[in-house]
Amino acid sequence: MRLSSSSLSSSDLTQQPQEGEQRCLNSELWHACAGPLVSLPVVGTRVVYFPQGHSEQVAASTNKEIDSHIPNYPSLPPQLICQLHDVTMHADVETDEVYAQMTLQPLNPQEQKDPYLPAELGAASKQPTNYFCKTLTASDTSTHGGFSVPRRAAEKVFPPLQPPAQELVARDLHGNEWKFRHIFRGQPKRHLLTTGWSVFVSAKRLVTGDSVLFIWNENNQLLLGIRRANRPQTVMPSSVISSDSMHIGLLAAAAHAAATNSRFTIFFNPRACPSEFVIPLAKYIKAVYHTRVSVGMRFRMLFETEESSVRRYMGTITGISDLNPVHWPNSHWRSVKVGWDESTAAERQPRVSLWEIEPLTTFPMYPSPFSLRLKRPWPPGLPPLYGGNIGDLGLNSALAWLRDSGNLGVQPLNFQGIGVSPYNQTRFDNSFGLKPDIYQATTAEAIQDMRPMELKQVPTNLQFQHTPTIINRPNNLLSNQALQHSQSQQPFVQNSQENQGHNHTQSSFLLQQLQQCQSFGDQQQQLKQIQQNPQVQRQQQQQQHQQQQHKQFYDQVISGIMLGQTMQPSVSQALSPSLQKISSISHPLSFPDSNGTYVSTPGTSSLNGVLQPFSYEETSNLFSSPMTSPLITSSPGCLNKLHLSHYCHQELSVFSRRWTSLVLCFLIFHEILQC
Amino acid sequence: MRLSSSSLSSSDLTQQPQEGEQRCLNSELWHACAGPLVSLPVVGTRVVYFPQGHSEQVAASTNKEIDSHIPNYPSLPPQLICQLHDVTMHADVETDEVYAQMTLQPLNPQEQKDPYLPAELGAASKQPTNYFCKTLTASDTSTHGGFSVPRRAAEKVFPPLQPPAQELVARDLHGNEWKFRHIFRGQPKRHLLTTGWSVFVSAKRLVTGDSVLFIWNENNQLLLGIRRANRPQTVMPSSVISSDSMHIGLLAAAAHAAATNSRFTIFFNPRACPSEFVIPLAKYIKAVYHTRVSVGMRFRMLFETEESSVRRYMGTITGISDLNPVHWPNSHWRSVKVGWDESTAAERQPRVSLWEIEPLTTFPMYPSPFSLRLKRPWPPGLPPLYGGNIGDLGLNSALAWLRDSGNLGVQPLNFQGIGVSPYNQTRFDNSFGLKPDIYQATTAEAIQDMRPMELKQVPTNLQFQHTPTIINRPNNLLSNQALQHSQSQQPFVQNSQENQGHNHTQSSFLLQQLQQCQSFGDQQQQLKQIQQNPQVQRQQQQQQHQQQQHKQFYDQVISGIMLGQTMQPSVSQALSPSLQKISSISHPLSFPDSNGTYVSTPGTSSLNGVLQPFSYEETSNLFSSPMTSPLITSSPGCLNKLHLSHYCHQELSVFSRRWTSLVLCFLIFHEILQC
DNA sequence: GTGTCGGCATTTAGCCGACAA
DNA sequence: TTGTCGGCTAAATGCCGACAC
Repeated sequence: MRLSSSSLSSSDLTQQPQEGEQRCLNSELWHACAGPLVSLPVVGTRVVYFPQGHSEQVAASTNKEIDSHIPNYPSLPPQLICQLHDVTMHADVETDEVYAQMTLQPLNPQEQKDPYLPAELGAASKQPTNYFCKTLTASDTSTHGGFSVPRRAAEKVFPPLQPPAQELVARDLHGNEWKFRHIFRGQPKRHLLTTGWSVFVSAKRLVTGDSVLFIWNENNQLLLGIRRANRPQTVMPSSVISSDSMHIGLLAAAAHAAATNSRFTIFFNPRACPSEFVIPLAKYIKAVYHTRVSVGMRFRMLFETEESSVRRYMGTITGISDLNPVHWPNSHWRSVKVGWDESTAAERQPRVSLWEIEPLTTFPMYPSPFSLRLKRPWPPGLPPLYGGNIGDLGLNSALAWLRDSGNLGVQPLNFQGIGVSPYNQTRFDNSFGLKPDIYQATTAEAIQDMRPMELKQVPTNLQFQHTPTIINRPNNLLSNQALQHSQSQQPFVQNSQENQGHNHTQSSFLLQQLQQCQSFGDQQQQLKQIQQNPQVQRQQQQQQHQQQQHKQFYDQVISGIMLGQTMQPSVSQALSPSLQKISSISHPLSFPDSNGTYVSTPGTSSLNGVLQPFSYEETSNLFSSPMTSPLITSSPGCLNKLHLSHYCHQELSVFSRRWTSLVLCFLIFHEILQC
Repeated sequence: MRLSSSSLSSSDLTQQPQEGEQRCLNSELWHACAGPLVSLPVVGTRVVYFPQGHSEQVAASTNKEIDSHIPNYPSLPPQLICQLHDVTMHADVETDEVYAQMTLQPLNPQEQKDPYLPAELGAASKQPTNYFCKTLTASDTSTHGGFSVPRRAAEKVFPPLQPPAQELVARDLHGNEWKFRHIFRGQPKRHLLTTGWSVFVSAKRLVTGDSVLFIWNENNQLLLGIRRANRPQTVMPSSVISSDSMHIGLLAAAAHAAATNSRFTIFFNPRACPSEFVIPLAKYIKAVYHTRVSVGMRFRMLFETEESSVRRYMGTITGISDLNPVHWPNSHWRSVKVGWDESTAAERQPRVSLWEIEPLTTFPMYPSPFSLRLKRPWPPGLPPLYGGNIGDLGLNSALAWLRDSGNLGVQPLNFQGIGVSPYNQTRFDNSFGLKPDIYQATTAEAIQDMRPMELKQVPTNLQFQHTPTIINRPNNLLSNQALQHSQSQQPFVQNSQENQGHNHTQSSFLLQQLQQCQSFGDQQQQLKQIQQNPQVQRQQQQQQHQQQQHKQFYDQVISGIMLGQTMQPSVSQALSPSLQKISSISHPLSFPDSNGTYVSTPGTSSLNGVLQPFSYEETSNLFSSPMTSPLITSSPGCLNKLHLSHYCHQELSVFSRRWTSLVLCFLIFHEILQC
């Protein structure tokens, strides 16, 4: 991996930059400027290149979406598995904007199957340890004074100050030296950079809101980088070729490289690019083939905060489909449609890729015949929500919504400790003040009110795009304790056989559940026995198509409900009469505001004859007895306690919506069981 | 034609910028900033688009030549005839760099043949009339003072100053207002811009050497533009896609548009682009099909000076061939190889396109048997150099060199009046003080010294690439008077028959001369009679191959001599012994400097056994009597009179070289006649 | 006619602690 | 702990004519 700054120096012109100490030195700085979430793949490893993602970068940089008819490149698949021959880090001479140049070479199928190199499995974070990053205040950028250094930062990163003052020399990405007078003065005393600071500010054209970062590296050198605030848009005017030609250019270049197995060069601009589009092959394989996701699943995703630290946002998978079925069928790029929990989600992409997200459970929240078990009382002496049968996956996942909502109100909002395994945090936390039996009673009541459903019509041209495969991750939502319990108390096979008597579909549901659970050691053997049974295999084959149809259909229904989308009449007619009746209730999508008043959300007003999420009130009205919302009644104290009223108000809105969806899903689950 | 500045304003985002008064207003400014030679084709007309030229713009902007293997686009011809649907003028927000966006649509063959629209024939110059442009001095850009306005410029462009001072308000390309205090003070008095000037300088980041221009338009508005000096290179770092992808992108975009006859968009950046690559169809047709060029022909070409005015540089066509025979066979883009007269030609392209140049004569300077006529005395009573036979084309063209050299010393250097037909300026101007009889005597002496030549060996694989076609331009180098004279005094056919007795080759030379002259009404009939004679036709066919070989060979020899290139021994051996002897004289290429001393030009030192141009002195030594250089002896007064010593020194150098070449060409012409 | 400079007035930059959030 | 401000001094900006090329 080489580093050079985009300049007229001989290093760029001769294609053979001088190698030296500066390489490693500035690699830290580059990564610090690029941000905590940016990681470059390792030279020599295999990567997956997504032309779509590259195109997004162009669109973001030129501020122009593809509008003209882009030619088709039949030889260009939506993702290219490539050998990464070279990565060089660069910084724009004018703006200090960091970017990376990568040389890729598409691999033939044989090379793609080669075993992993050790380097391909490890992905070390390149973020420097001894650094600080401060967003510039008005005082920092004014000509009136210098730069106020946060005390901890100065003590951690700057060499100890010998009074009264010392000179600091810091190098930027291009190797330029900047000198600052460092003094500790004032009443109370504080660290300041005075002489030299304004020269730096004007030279780099820094404004209030931009960030500077200082690194103290292992060689006792001081490095200095900048990270500009997200300006409205850095219009790359190009003035050389049109954005259309750029889009075509990257596609044609990749297509040509793919056709000839020759190298091609791309630029990755981490600050301008919505998502990384060169992904380590190992990461891609793991996300696409070794992680199971499906509609309704909860996930977290990392984002960079304005203070250039990291926080997680949570959301729900609402669909899995091609982003662009015409040009890029069967692409994994942004194949996951998501809904974000917070209403500030407008800034965030409505679609993500599998490798970007971190599923909260490896099991999909999916209708399961075992949801019926909810009618039975919770086994005593065990954590209530985990004490049920392991087959109650759908319910567990569904209830995880509520639990996560509560967690958001209790835990600090900014995620702390990136390295902590997220799976440890999904364990049930009862501290948020809800009594599990309230859930129990409510859901039980809800289900008792359900009527059988006749499935009339199901779309037939649907297929699953993601073949479920084995989950090889040791950590899981379920603790070992709960796992052992479920194994001993509720053997799967019995249950399966019970249900097979009623309906073939249910037995195949069982098989699917077992496949999901086969990573749990003991059950793998049982599964194999079942699979080796010729009769079971035949059944499996015969009914697989029908299952998938049902599954896909309900995926769509549920995701539509959760997103507040309108439901087509043709879909609505496929529901049972009772669901049809419910879905025909027309109303505005309304949320309680912080005063408890229901406010209508613009743009989601009622449409006759379509199914939309119910307001909290309406949801209550669906049931015979008035419904009590445990979270709403118990939340005010929580809100006050945490001083997070605005945030929690948003959470309440989400909760209301989620609650509505949850009830509706239960209705559907119940009907599935009845048919 | 629309105008908008690249900004985040809605005009750019909505693709539908507001139309208004500003359009026309800033169109002037745009053209002033773009430079006097830049003209945009008219919307609605047909144009020719050259992907190669577009690629050159990318290469110049990214500072990277195409290095990787670019895929072939068989469907993309080297030039696309397109309908120009839209032209919008833009200016980079950051740098004020002007560029134009054009929407093109390739035309089908039928549309290409449609008759011209009136708009396609006129090409109005858009340069504003009331403007001035000044290159900034150190004082102008320093913070110590303001801007010193040249007096004439201030009086022409600024509103009359009401003492003691006034405020000027000028708008730039983006519509921003800039206010300056305009004062007339100092001893002696001068116009100055004081308050407000330094703000402008720092905002636009102007440095010494950049230019500012003020326009006073018809609406009594003051416009203000900048033209930056040619920085070492404005590295367009891209950081979004690689330059390779850009190259591929423009090719693929054009190929796709050509294949589907759909629109595509290009950017034209006049300050970064080596040559315009969207040419009005009429201009292209005229240059390619209605103008005759061949090797040895002299031409002029316009260039922009550093003071942003225009001057002509002169050169000689030294070859006509494909710039890139592999990727772009049969392309007219830079198909003309040229040698520039001045030693500063390193900056200028060694290849130009037909529509960029202005041939000094529509006849090629080519060896002709009629050069023998030089031995006869000039016909009395007519302009001496034009009084000879019309067949003396080679000599006429050759002497035109000297005439043009003289003209450059006499005429103002800055070309004035772009719209004036250049052909009117090529008429002989005897005012530069040379006596024609000096030429007469000298050349006669030179030719008397010649000996017969035996042609030994001639390359056989050469062909002419440009079929000569009829010249349909009424103006010509020869005045009607001279033309009539030559027709009456010296009928061609007689001469032709005389020479045919000696050598078949000469008769075919005659035929060729006649073909060149067939546009001269009366002779066309004679020509047809000859061509219809079966015997002549047979001779013509049999000897065509040999003719072409000879022609091509001498083309190469002459162009090599004129360019000062080294001659391969194999070529040298094909010459006659006398020419071999001359060519074996080894010497440094030396030019007289302004003091009359001969200075050696670096990089052109002598090589044994190769033919190089002779110094002025050596040229004299070739002849029995000492030679007198009329231009050098007469030039000092001319130089002082015009205060153009540096420029004229260069011209003198060129003259010396040209003179040498001329004498050598005469030697060769003579030998051709003898063999 | 105009580029550069010395002289001088004015503005700005920039260092300091006070003070409050 | 740190962002902003008033006070103060140093440095620059910037207007002027002188002078020379």
